[in-house]
Amino acid sequence: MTSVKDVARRAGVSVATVSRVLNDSPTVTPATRERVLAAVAELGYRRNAVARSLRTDATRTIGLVIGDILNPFFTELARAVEDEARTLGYSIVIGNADERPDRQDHYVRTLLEQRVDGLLLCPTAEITPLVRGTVRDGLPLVFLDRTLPGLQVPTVRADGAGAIAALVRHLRDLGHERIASISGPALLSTGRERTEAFTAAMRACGLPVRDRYLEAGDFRAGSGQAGAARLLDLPEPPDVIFVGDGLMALGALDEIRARGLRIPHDVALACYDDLPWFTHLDPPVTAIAQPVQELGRRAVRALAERIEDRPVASVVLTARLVVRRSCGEKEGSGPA
Amino acid sequence: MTSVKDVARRAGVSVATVSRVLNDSPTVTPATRERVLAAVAELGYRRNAVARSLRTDATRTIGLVIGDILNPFFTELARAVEDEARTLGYSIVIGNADERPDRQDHYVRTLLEQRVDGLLLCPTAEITPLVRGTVRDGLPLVFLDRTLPGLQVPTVRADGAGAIAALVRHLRDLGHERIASISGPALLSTGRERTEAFTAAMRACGLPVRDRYLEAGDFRAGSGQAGAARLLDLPEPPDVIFVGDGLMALGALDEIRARGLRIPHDVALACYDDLPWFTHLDPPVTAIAQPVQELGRRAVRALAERIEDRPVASVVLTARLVVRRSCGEKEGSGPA
DNA sequence: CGGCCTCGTGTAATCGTTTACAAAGACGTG
DNA sequence: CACGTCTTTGTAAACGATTACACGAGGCCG
Repeated sequence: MTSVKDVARRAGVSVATVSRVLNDSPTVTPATRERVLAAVAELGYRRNAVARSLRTDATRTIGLVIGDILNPFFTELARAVEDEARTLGYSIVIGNADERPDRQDHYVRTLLEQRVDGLLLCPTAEITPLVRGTVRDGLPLVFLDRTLPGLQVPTVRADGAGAIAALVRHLRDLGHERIASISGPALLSTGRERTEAFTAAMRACGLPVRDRYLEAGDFRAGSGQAGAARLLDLPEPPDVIFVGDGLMALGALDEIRARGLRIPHDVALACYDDLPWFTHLDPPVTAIAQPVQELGRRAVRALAERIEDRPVASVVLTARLVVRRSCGEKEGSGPA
Repeated sequence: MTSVKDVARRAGVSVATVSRVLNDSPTVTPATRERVLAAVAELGYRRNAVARSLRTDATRTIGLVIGDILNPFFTELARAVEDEARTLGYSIVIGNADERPDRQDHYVRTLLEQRVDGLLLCPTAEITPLVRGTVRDGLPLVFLDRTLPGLQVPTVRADGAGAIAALVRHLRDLGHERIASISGPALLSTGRERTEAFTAAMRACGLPVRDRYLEAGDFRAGSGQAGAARLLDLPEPPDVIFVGDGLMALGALDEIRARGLRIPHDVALACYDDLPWFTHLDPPVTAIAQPVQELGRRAVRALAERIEDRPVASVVLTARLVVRRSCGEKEGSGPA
């Protein structure tokens, strides 16, 4: 691999001058700049970011640790993060925690060793010592989607309480009463908050909150299926199942289909997170849509600010309800 | 940030010894090893991978440049690549080419600067000078899913010709004759090959191949919708639309739905690539499933071999047809 | 014409590792 | 006891960039 030294020799200048050209310092004569650039082109020189990072103590790289890239929410989030990072001149290194704290920590550790300039973390479950230590050491860190209590870390997330309340009102207006939810793990802020918002909304609507209608999944398809199975096995199964994310919705759908039940006639369905194919189901699925792209963009921008040592505040966007037909319709119109 | 120097001081040894402990060299006394590890723990030392890479000329990092992370095929692929890479001790840096050659090149360039140990590339369209140069320079490179003609690069991909032939036979047996396809861009090997396999299969079944039934999309939703629109606007619209990937299928479904057409009564649908939610559509979508996980795993393993300078051969797996009901059914059973 | 600025460039230190080589101590053997 | 061998450790030179500082040349002014 060619280095600045080779380029310098070829151009008949010193390495310092080459470096100056590469970093377009203004203190270099057009003529020499020309010569250096010519040498760069002739040799096919490519700057070594590793050496550069060592010297400048910056990698222009940020780490992104997400719950599960197969979860459409995170896929879209990763995409948005990537896009924004690129425009800001950062590369991203992705870590797939698979919703497991040990794997999250594995990636955080690796990313720290790689000396990423900052870290975007969708924290999995509880606070691990590693995360606590990272915060303490002052690495630029921003929580995304989820948060951890008791840590001073800016968080970019969407608040779904309003949308959930709207959903519950919608369900009540449709005459539903036995409303169950399969939420995320109570250890996750998103799981907890959505459950709380849900029970609060139920009470506000004067609807009963029954413990056995409160299932907890783990944001993966299997748990959605299992949760739906338990609910449907109840002596008095619910009218509606409100599922905590897209992957669990897939599982719940599997179960509903396997039992040959019809939506919304036998059981209605609503989902936190909106997926492109929801409109193609029959009936289309009522969902709560998060501003995913915006979440990703804002998170990267916040992290970039932190990296440049500017103070940044948390960001809370709002999710919104998208009513379709999977919970029934106002007018008692036909099945299709 | 603490460095080996600090650790060495604390443990009362030289930096060489610290390094030896860190790389568990066998030539170090249990007692000193102990002392060094204690110092590491006390100081919370974390090895600087940047410096290490500079010295060892290896980053234990591989680049993955894919067409579009939002495409479920690539999402699953990325996930599989990540998993396998982790078990082999590599991190991956992802680049989202968004099906654009310029963006692909942007990422290839960045990854080269970052000195990735190897590159997994799903090449976008034509051969760019940069890609050609990368091959020439001898960077360990493996093509994934797609290939480029005339370059000596091992490729890991799935062959769908058999499955496509089976699909066409299936369609013929169901009585379909006017079969259209929305394939990928002809510039992409996957686009080209699938089209060729499709026309060959049509001929083999004695079915006519009409040019106006051969649409080309770009593997993104919009083009699926546009292609479907053009096909359905034809004076003699097709019986069946065979879509080249999941994202375009989504677009085609949008168009079909917008026109209020019923599947398979008004137009049948089949898709190259199988998606988890296909089973939940009514009717469920007949699809061709690629062994995505296996593709990802094999690609990483192949690249790892190349990185260690062992010769590797291309890998061709086979896709398989998954018959569901979106093209009609043998027995003329009811609408549901 | 001497002194001082300014401008462009070069020299060399530095970032945090790894590792070739040297060195020093322990120990067995003739 | 002298010597070779083996084991464990240390010294210092890389890796490839950036950058503080020095330096020389040229221009300007008094």
